[in-house]
Amino acid sequence: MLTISQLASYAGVTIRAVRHYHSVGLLPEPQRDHSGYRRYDAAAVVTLIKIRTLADAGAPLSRTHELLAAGEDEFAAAVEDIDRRLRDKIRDLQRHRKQIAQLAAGDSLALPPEVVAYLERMRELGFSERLIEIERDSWILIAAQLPDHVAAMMAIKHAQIEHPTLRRLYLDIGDLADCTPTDPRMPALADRVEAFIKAAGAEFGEVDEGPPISAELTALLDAAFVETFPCATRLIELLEERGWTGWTNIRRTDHARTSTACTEVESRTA
Amino acid sequence: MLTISQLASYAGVTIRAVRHYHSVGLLPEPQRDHSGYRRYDAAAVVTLIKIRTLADAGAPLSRTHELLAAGEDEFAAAVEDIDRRLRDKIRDLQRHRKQIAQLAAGDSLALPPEVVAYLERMRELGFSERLIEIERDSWILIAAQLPDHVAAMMAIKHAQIEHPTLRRLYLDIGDLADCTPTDPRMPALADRVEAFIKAAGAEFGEVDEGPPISAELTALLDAAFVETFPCATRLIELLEERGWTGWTNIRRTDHARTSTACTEVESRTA
DNA sequence: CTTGACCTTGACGCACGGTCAGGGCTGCAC
DNA sequence: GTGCAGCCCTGACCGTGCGTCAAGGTCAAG
Repeated sequence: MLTISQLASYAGVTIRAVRHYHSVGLLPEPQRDHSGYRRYDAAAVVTLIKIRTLADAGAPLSRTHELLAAGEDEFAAAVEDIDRRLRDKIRDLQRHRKQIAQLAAGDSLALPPEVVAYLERMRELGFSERLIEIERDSWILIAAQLPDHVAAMMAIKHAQIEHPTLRRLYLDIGDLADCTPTDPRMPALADRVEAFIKAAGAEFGEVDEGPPISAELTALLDAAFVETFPCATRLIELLEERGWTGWTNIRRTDHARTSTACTEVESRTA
Repeated sequence: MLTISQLASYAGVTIRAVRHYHSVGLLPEPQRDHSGYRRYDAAAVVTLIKIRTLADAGAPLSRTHELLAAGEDEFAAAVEDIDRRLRDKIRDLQRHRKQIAQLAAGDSLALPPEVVAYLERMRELGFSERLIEIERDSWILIAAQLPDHVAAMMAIKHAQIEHPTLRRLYLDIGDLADCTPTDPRMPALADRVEAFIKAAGAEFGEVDEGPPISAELTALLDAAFVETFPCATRLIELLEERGWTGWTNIRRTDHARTSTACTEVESRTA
C-alpha cells in the first residue's frame, strides 16, 4: 500500500494536486490507516495517471471527470471538442505573437504603421514634442474608433504636412506650448488658420461624405487639444469671433455652409 | 468629460475591466464628480487603449504595469520575453494536441501504441477481459515509470504471446478469475509455471542487466495482480513451496541463483 | 412620481493548485 | 526519555482577469 507521497511520485504530480482531485471528487478517497493517513493501491495510481494524461492534454478537470466514465463514442467526441479548443487557443496565441512583434517602440503602441511613419516625419521636420504627443494620442483614439478609415486619413495628413504654409502653421502652433491666453501672437495665428481653411475649401471643393468621426469623438479630441495647449482656448475663441466653431472638425458657425470632408480632415492638427 | 461606460466603450472593454485596472493600480483613479461618479479625460482613453493593446498581445497585467512606464530598451526586452513565453505556450499546446490525438479509445489512455497493439492481440487470441485489464493497468504503471524501456519490453512480450505453451498458460490463468484458493487446478498450474520459467531460463541463458523495474514497482504490480485474482495468493504460495518467490519478478528463493532479465520479463504475466 | 438606465462599493466565483499555518505520527539517534 | 527529521493531516488564503450578483444612490425623461 502506498502513502500519498508515493502515489504522487508514481504519477508525477504533487501531493497537493492529489488532495485537490480528492476534494473535487475526481479521485475517490482511499481507506485510511490507523493514524488517519491515506493508503492507496495500484488502481489509484492508474486512475491518477489517466487523470494527468487528460489534464496534460488540456482537458479541463471538470470534463476529465466525465471522460473517465465515458464510453468510446462520447470519449471520441469529447476529444474532438478539446482538440478544437486547443486549435483555437493556438490561433489566438499566434495572433498575439504577431501583435507583440509590431510593438517595437513607444509610438507604435496601439498605432498602425502609417501613423507611426507620420509621427516620424513630424519629428524630422522639427515639430515640437508636445505637438507630436497630442497628435499621437489623438490617432490612438481615432484608430480605436475607426480603424478602417485611418489609412485614408493618413494619406491626406501625409500630403498636408509637406505643404509649406500648413507646416509653418503647425510649427507655430507647437510653439504656443506654454504661452498665456493673452499672448500677442494669437490674433495673427487665428487669421492664418482661417486663411488656410478657406484656401483648402476652395482648392478641394466640398464633399459631404467624409470619415465618420462622431460628434463625441470630435469633442473628446478638442478637449485633449486644449488640455495640452491651454491657450488653445483663446485661439478657438478668436476663431469663433471670425465665424468658425470647433477645432478638430472646424466649421462655419450655425447657418453657414457645413465644412467639407476634406477640410474636416485637413483642419485636424491635433 | 467621460463617464466610466463611455470610457469603456471607447476602448472596447467592459466597465468591470476598467474598475479592475483601477483596483490593481494600472489605470489611475480619475476625479469624481459631485455625486461620486468617476470622470475621465481623453488621456485615460489613451492609457486604457494601450493597456488593452498590451493585454491583447498576451502580456500579463502585472507586466503591463511596468511596460507602460518602460523606456524603449526595456520595452523591447520585455516584448521579446513575452514573445518567448508565447512561443512556449504554443509549443505546449501543440504537444497537447498530439497527445489528444492519440487518445482514441479507452485502452490508449496513458498508454504507448505498442502496448495498445499488444492488448489488441490479447483480445484476438481470446484472453479473458480481466487479464487484459490488469495487464493494461500494469503497463500504465510501467510506462509512467520507465517510458524509455517500454518498447524493448513490449517486443519481448509480443514474441512471448505467440509462444503456444505460454499462451496456454496465460489463458488458464485468466480462467482463474473467480476461483477459490482451494481450487483443485492450482497445483498443476504452479507446476506448469515453474516448468516454463525453467525452460525460459535454459533457453535464454542468464542476463544480469535487465529493465530496471524497481522493487517497489514490482511489489505494487504483484499487489495489483492478487487484487484482481484473489486465488493468485495461493498460486504464489505454491510456487514458494517449490523454491520461487515473487511474481512479476519471479526468482529462486534467497540462496538460489537470481533470475535472468529475460525470465524477469517473460514471467511478467500481470 | 415612477421608471429605467446609469453609477457606487463589496464580495464571491472560475481552474488549478502553491504555499503557509498549526498540529499529529513515526522512526532513528542520542 | 527526548530530540530531531521527515512524513502526514485539515483548513485557509493567494493569484489571474475579470464575470456576476447584491444592495443601494443618481440622473434624465415621461
